Amino acid sequence: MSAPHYRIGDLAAALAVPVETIRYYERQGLLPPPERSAGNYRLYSEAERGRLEFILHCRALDMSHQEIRELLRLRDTPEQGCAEVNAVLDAHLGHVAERLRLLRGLQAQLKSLRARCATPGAAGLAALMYQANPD
Amino acid sequence: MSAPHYRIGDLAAALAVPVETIRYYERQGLLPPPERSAGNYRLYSEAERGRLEFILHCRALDMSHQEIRELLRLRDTPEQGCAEVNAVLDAHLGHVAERLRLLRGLQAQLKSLRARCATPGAAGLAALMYQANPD
DNA sequence: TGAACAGCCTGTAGTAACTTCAGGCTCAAG
DNA sequence: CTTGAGCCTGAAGTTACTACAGGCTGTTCA
Repeated sequence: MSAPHYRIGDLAAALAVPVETIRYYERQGLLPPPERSAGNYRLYSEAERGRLEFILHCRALDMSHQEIRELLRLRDTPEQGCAEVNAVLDAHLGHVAERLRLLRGLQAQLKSLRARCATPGAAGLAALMYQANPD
Repeated sequence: MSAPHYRIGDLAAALAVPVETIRYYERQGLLPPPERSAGNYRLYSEAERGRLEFILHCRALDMSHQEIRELLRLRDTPEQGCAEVNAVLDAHLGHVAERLRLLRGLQAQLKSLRARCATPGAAGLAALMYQANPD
């Protein structure tokens, strides 16, 4: 029961990610260099598939490669408990919350500009031009 | 009452933006090439200051350079009414709303992972590794 | 068997919106 | 007159990819 060997296109299709992205992750050191076939094709097994799936989950959570690298390091040393993982997650939650806060503010500003410009006159751009920046 | 002439550092300080960003906007065509002093220093007047302020307001609203270019074009042709401006703003509001939606989803996922990992055992990473991607 | 064609390979450049750096000129103050 | 801040240009770095260009590999169908 040795692992089956996917080619890069199979893996890409299985996880719905572009082939180029897999090669890119390898160049970035997120994925290790895989085995090669006689014809120099990359060959992947379940271990790599699992690792890529992990990376993709992290990316779906909008984590940076740096954050993912930290989590991968912890994943590679199973004796680690939850504390460090939670530290990374907490930091990331902070980023997301901050970004949400900013975006909500921007949305409110845009809507107010939009409303101002909805009047038949042409005063909209003037409002956009001269409105004070409320940062 | 001819316009006073700022140097790039004065303008940067006045609007709290890095000097390099001003030069970058010029290279990108968002700002026109300004006058130059005998010693080849950039010299700005009120018109450029106003234009830069406008650009910065747009950036504070998280607009792309392309969107700003459209608004600048409309700003340069004052006979234009609100309709086109509103089209740009509406499109931008759409982008912001979509981004907000995604981020809220991510936040919820992160919080659930965080909660799972808060138990004393070391099951947190496993949860992160194997959780289905709910896209 | 052999030609076509999908799929894979490497390496390079492009994307957005800047930031940083290297190496050199200008100008005001002491 | 020398020091130093501020300015100049042009190039490279950042993040996370995406998109070529040019050339192998491997399968399939006539």
